[in-house]
Amino acid sequence: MPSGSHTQASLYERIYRQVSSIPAGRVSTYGRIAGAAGIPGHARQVGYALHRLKPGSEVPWHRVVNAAGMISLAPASHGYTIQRQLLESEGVRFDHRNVICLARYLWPPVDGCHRAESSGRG
DNA sequence: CGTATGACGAGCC
DNA sequence: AGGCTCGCCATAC
Repeated sequence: MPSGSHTQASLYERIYRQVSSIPAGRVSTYGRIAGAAGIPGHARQVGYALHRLKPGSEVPWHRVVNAAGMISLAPASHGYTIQRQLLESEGVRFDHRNVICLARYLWPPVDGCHRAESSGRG
C-alpha cells in the first residue's frame, strides 16, 4: 500500500463505518463516533459527515444523537421527525422532555446501568 | 483567500 | 440544576 497519505479509508468513510456499526435499537453520540473514528474531540465533524449523507444512503444516521441524548436537529425540522420516527420504530423510547436515556440505549453499552436487552429485565 | 456558519461538547456562573 | 458562550475545523460564498 502507498505509505504516507491516508493509508486507510477517508475520514468520512471511517465515520460512516462507525455509525453503521450501531445495532438497531441502540444509539451513539457524535463525540463517541468521533473518538471511534480516530478524531476524539471533533464531534462536529461527525455531524457534518452525517449532514453530507445522501437520502439513499444505508448509513443509520438516525442512531446518532448529541451527548445530551437529544436529537440535534431543529424540533420543527423535517429531519427531526424522520429521525425520531426511525428511532421509535426500532424501540428507542423518548423521555417526556424528548430525551433518550443514554444509560439504556447508548452504544457501546455502559456498565453499572441496566440495558434495554430484549429480555425486558432491568 | 477571508468571513460566516454549523446534525457538538464542555465549562462557567 | 440549567442556560449561555467559546472552541473546534470543514464547508459555503
